[in-house]
Amino acid sequence: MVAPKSSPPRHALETREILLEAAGRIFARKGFRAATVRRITREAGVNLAAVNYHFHDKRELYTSALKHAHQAAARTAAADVAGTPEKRLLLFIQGFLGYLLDPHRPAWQGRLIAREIAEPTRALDRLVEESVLPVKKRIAGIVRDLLESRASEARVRMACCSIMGQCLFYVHCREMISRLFPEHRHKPEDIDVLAGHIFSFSQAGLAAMRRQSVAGQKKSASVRRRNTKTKKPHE
Amino acid sequence: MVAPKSSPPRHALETREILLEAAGRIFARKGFRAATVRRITREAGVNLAAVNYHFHDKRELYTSALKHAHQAAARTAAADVAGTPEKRLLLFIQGFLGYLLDPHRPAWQGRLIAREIAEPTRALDRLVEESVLPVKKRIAGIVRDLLESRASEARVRMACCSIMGQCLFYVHCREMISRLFPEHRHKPEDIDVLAGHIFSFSQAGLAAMRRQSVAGQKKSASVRRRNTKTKKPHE
DNA sequence: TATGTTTTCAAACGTTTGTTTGAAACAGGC
DNA sequence: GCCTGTTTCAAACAAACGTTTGAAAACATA
Repeated sequence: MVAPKSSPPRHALETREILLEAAGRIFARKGFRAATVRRITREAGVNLAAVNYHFHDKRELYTSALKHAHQAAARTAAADVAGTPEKRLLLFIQGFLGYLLDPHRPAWQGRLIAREIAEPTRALDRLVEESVLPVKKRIAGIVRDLLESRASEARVRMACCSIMGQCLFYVHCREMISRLFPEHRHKPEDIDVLAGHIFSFSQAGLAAMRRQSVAGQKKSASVRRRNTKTKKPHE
Repeated sequence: MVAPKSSPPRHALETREILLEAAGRIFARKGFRAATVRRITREAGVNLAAVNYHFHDKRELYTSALKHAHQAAARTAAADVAGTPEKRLLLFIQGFLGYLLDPHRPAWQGRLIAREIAEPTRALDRLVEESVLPVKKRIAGIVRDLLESRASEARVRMACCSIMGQCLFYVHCREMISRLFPEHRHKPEDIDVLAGHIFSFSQAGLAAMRRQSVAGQKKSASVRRRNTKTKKPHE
């Protein structure tokens, strides 16, 4: 019942981290509800009561594992803010996809986060605020640069969703993909091919939006007045 | 224990369908594990044991609700195979997005299917075979037409994933989207705007792939011989 | 009305769940 | 050695779960 107070000995730290690792792995595979603390502790090789000693309860074990995962993931995802917008877009997609799919890293980290996004618990708010919001700001900045600031916030939003949606599809729908396309595999070299595809696909999509935006401005300057609405800075 | 044999009276049919409706709603909201039969029967206004009378157990209630949902959804999704590929792509995206998001239909149907895709149970195989595979064949045909048969199967697959990924993003990540973009709403008219965006974005992406394919063929005709591999009919 | 079948119902069943408990094992300072 | 605080452990707890049961109710066909 008593929480660890001062500097805990080495053993305590070990079981705590072993528990976090196993918990993340199993929560990612089964979800919060279907994962049992008995299964987690058995797989971690620690006693059942360790969950309630090191964390208060199952819920806090989950939120800790989630935090652990997205901190570890954030550490690897470097944010390159230099270079042309095209280069930054490619780097973003490569990093985002790798962070979600790269089997070199513990695969459960990206899956755990993706699962929390698809099936939110109370922990989603903190996850969004600490981890997703910076990513969104980064991709929104790149998109804004590529659209040359001509587009409304709504169009920037839709473009961001198109890019992130293409990446997250491979995580959320992985089981369906393996049934629809049995030949599809998630090898590291395939991730690069995938990132290259999503990059050029999105680059072309953004270029089309830019052209549309220019054409729309020309048209609306004389005829419509609704476009002034789409230009609101924070719509 | 005895299953209903001959034509069941009116009341029986009613409770069965009421149960299916409530089950679909709650399974879609909570997932298979977190949804309890007590909650479902309470919300349906029927007795607890009705689940085991009309369906054998919770699992079959789930698979029945899933089947019920994607049959109802498939009925509304008409397959237009006429017109130009561009027209068919727009119709596909509008239909797919509406089928997933349109709040005029019971919203839980699309969500239940999306959830099963993201977090599969044993029922996924039948769902894929009966419901997703036809959709995949349809979009793959459209993509093939738009790429003018120049691209390998791997490129067709990636293009399909890009299009479906953009659509499914709004279902799987709806909770995150509402936190990232508080101004985003799912009104019926917004779905049309969204479909229009995904259409032109994808159209441009496909056009770029077509150009790449042409450029790649020119280059590879003299240098590489690996492209003959990517042309296999069923790779 | 009488009879056989189908459907509902309250109650209980056996598991599994997350959580708690109190004692044992371990560590470091004296 | 002893003492103090920390960590582990086997065992048990209460609550919630899916499922079963046997009788009552509703219904259909005579």
